[in-house]
Amino acid sequence: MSLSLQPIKGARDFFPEDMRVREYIFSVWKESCELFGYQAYDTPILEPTDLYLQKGIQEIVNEQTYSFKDRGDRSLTLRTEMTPSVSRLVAARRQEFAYPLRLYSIPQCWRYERMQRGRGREFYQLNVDLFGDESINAEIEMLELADTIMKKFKANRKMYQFKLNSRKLVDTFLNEVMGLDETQSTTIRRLIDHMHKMATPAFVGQVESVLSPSQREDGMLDKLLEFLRAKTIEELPKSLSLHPSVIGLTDLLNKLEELKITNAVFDPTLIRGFDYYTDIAFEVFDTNPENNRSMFGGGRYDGLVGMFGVEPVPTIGFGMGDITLLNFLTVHELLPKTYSPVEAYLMTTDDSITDGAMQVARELREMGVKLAVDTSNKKIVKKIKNAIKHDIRYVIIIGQQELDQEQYTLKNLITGVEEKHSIQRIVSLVEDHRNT
RNA sequence: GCGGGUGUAGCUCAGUUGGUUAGAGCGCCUGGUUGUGGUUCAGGAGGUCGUGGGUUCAAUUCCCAUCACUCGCCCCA
Repeated sequence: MSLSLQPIKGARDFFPEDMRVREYIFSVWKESCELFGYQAYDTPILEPTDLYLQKGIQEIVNEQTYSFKDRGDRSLTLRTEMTPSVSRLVAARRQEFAYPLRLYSIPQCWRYERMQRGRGREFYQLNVDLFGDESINAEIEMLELADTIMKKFKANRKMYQFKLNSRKLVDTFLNEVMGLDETQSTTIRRLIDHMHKMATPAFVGQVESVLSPSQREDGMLDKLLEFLRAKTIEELPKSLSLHPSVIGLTDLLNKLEELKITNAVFDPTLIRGFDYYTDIAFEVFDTNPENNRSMFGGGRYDGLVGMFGVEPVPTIGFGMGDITLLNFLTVHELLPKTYSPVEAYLMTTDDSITDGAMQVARELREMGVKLAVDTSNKKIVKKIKNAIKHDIRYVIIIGQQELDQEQYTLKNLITGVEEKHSIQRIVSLVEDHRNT
């Protein structure tokens, strides 16, 4: 039996051309984060399984993680997300760090789950977190950064939309207005999270089955439906209008308006799966009908750092996966044509001049030109074709004539222009095309 | 965990209402005379038709099983 040519299910091999796309995405992420003052960090890809069993994180460890015992019989899990790890990082230096603390990372994460569009078992996810700022400025910074990233990917506002909600608002409504107990509100929250995937009668039926007879008689179902139908803050029940979460949301939406982030809306049905969110949660949706789905999101989770036994730190953050982003960029045709990081392909006309050509190659490299050489005895045609296959922009052809004159043939494979130049001149021409 | 789809050359797929040497396009290799591309022309290599079993004189084509891939549901950043 021969070995499989495919990587394990749900994981990807990155060929050079895939790697270039990945590098492009990573570089936009990195640039954007650093532009906002965020610093990179990393943590091990393997974590003690306990980290994901903490309450508040509530990962379904058995079904959605790659967990196993190591040789020391310790239960380990491939990280499924970065939030618990970064929380530990901060807790470890809770006292020493200077706040607000801005951190980002691009970890590879693993989740053992069924395959479907936009979701694999292995993925990279930009994680951005801001620690130690409990003001609304933190929310604004998050959204502005997320928006900047989308802009850098050349997306326009028609292509995506921010949806905002407050976990605190939802909980206040469920507990205080509707009078639900803990169990009821957890179940209802789950239902709300899925209401867009089920028919209204089904949703209504399930909600009713959770409500007690007296709650049903008091018309709580209708109150809930009315709450969920609110398209703006103003449509929320009057009794809530002075609640801090509503004031916060209003503030936030107004600021976004001022910043010309016009594609942000309030959505009381936005929940997000993780239970650790404590207030504002947001999600970014692709507006394209073919790919109309949540692309990424985040929110405020003020409690996680505190789980490591230190004083809690107010935190807000978001995560952005590479697979959904790639879908987005593909559907909207935003992916740029990429070229090899190799800048030039140097070739000889026959092997008698290999030594001389290699000397030229060394000089070019010393001056910083990223150079691949081909001194094989293949025909020139073949060598040029190979350069094209590698998506390399320049070809440098060296024969006896070139060596004698110390003028080397430089051909731009994109424009077709071919001229003879000195080494010095070749270097500067190549440099002109860097970062374009 | 549930349901649908697909598995034929490197890739995308056609095809055989069961019957001798299984097809196309693209890609790949060679050549069109001696230092040049993405055009064109002529040749060529490459497939146990996912795997195992059954029915049959005969199966890649029918039946069963199995595996793999894929999409959706469940779940979820």
